Amino acid sequence: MIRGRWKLPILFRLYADPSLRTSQLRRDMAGISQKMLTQHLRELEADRLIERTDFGEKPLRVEYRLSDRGKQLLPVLIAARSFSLDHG
Amino acid sequence: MIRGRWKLPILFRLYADPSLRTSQLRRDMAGISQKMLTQHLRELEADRLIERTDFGEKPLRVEYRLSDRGKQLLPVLIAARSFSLDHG
DNA sequence: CGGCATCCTTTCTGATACTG
DNA sequence: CAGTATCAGAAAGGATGCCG
Repeated sequence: MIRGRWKLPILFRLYADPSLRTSQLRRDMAGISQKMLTQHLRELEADRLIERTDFGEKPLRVEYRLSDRGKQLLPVLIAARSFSLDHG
Repeated sequence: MIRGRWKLPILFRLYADPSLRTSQLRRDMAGISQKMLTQHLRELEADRLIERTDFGEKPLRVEYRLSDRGKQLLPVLIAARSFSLDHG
């Protein structure tokens, strides 16, 4: 579920900021391509780790946030990150 | 560090059994190729998550086990596995 | 038995162009 | 702004043959 170059960065980003627009995520993930951002967001959504809200406005406005399930997973990912930070 | 198709299976296997020979690992990882087994073992060793012992016998005998560092990491991986088992 | 080298296939990722 | 489609390259993985 968390396999993919940018999935952890996305999840951690949504953990730090409860709700983010697509463009904001794109800016924050320095180096990510439009394609991978969308693709990973779709997969995370399919795995119900994040939720997507389309406000149906113009100009377009879509926001993403962690789902309850995602929030359950985060502590584990944070522990993993701690390990990788402590060790090289 | 744990990226790679078989790294988690290998680590979990070495967690269940403190010390295993190459051939035993190979048998237990149904489907793994000789190449990936060796490659992943080398990488895990380079990351100091496992340790390798060459007994210098004939016929060849090499065993692998979790390092202290590996044992530190395992609880995190187990938590992750629990999550993936609970949810799909 | 444990491992290396080579070649080939699959999977993943990125660049670019285009849409409502 | 958010997203899709297509293509090309990189990376990961597997099959096979060979060695001490």
